[in-house]
Formats: sequence, C-alpha cells, structure tokens
Amino acid sequence: MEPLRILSPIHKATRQMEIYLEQKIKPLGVSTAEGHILTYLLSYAPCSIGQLVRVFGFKRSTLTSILDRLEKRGLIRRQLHPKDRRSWIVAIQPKGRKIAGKLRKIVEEFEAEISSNLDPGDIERFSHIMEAIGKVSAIQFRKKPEA
Amino acid sequence: MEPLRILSPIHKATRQMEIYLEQKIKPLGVSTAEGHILTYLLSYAPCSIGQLVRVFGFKRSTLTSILDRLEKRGLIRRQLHPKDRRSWIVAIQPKGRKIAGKLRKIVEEFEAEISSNLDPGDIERFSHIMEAIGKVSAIQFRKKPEA
DNA sequence: ATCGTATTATACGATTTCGTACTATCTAAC
DNA sequence: GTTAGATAGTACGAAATCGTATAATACGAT
Repeated sequence: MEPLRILSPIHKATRQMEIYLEQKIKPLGVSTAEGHILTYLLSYAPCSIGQLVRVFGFKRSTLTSILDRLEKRGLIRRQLHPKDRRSWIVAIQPKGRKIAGKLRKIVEEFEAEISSNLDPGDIERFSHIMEAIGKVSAIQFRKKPEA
Repeated sequence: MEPLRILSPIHKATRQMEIYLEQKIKPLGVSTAEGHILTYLLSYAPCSIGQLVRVFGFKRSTLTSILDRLEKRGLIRRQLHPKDRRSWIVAIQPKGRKIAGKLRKIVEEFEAEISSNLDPGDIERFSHIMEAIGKVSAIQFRKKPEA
C-alpha cells in the first residue's frame, strides 16, 4: 500500500512540533492550547470568541472553559462588545501579554531554525500545497451538495 | 509582527483537513482518532501499543482507553506478544479492517484531489520542509543538554 | 544468580473537551 | 413594531484525555 505523501508527513511533523514546543512551553505555566491562544491574542486581540472558535477549531463550549481558566488566572479579560450585546471581546492582560511574548519568541526561534535548513523557493512550494489543502477541504462547505 | 510562514499555514491546513475528514468519517461510526489508528493498523498491524504511542502521540493511558473501546466493539484485538510478556500485540479484526478500508479510500481520494492541484516538484520541496521540522524538533532529544 | 534500572501497560482520580439544551440578542421580513 | 430565524455565548452532564501510581517483565552490570 502506497504511503500518503502529503497527509502522513504533515501528521508526523505536526506531532514532532507539538512534542518539541510542549516541552519548551510547559515551564511558562500554560498548556499548548492556552499558549497558542495567548500568542494569537498578542497579534489579534481584542477579538470575539467566535473568531477564536473559527481559528482554533475548539468547540464553543470548550472555548468558554479555556477562557474561564485564562481569565481566572488574570491572563485575559472579557469585555463588553460595543456593537453586539450577545458577544464578548477578548482582551489580553499585561500578565498574559508577558507570557505570550515569551511564547512568541520560542516559536519564532523554532521557525528560524527550520528556515535555516531550507533552500530558497522551498517555502513558496510549501505554501502552494497548503493552499491546495485549503481549497480541497473547503469543498464541503457548499451549503447544498448537488444531487 | 511578521506572520509565521511555516507554523501558521501548517496549523491552518491541519485544522481544515480535520474538519473535512471528520465530516467524512463520522458516518462510519468512529472518531477521527479511532479512524486514524485503524488505518494505521491496516498497514502496520500487528504492532505494539508502544509503537502506537510513538506514532500518534497519545499518552499511554489514553491509548489504553482507546484500545479498550475499539476492542469492546470488536474492531481490534489484543494478542500476547510472543517475545515480551509485558507487551501486547494489537491486531485488527475483520470488522475493523472493513472500516479501515473505507477510511483509507477517503484519505486517498482526499490526497489525490490535493495532488491534482499541485505542480511537479511541489511535493519534493514540501518533503524538504517536513524533514527540516523533524530535524529541528529532534534537538530536544539529546539526553543531556550541554551546559 | 541478583540487584538496580528501564520498559510496558493498566488503574484510577483529575482535568479537559465535547454535545446538547438554553438564554439573550441581532437581523430581516412583513 | 412584531415575529421568525439566525447567531453568540454559557450551563451542565457525558465522554475523552491526562498524570501519577502501580505491577509485571526485561535487561545490563556485577
């Protein structure tokens, strides 16, 4: 049986990264999921919970729990949404920002290390594949599958 | 802040694939994790539990639970390891093999669809990056970090 | 042979994530 | 304005996952 030349390597690489980063991140006192959300907020806060759901793929109720925990520790804060009273705006707190900064440095160094092993043009081709995955994956989103 | 040109696209693509495949796989009555393990077993069974732990990154105790569930449903079977009495050999059962075959077809079609969007040479470059990730991630495994 | 250490897996309570039901609010149609 | 349906988020019990402790076995050093 021929191996999958795209899916398997991505799976493997993703897991390798997780192991590596988990070990680096644990000393900062956050889980990888929490850390990932914090670094996202560093760039994109304040943003809605729905936005986090779309980016990270956690279920809504899961994100409620994660944000509860982060808020309890003073790393983030829920603010009123000025335009939509159903919604919250998630803001990052100084304490969370500090951790996120360290996390950001960790992933940037990690990525720089990877890049130093690449040839010019590698990333363009890589991007091409990532885009193809997005394109093919999106097919499901057609509201009504044709008969 | 410059975006991460490798990690972010992988994260995004991985999530897109998960959403797509989860939807395709759910009708077969297995979770994505279970399905992933079944398709792995289709190629590599019989194999030890430790091997599954290494490949999938679940904690040992989690894999015990997953295998318990799969075994209870008659999809896999634990057999005695002939050489090591601490260990089990995980075998796939006919019922599991049938599901795994369908899963395999789903991911093969998915990958074929992606491939049809690629240019010649894309995959080689892509593989290069995946290897670089593996190389950099492996640094952690040095037993004693130098002073 | 035996001791000490590493390896393999499970048990079980704790934590995290999930699915579903629910509330509140928004938006569009009338 | 009122109503119907869509959307944002939470509550809460169920399920999955995890961390740690434990038991059994393997293996190398002596």
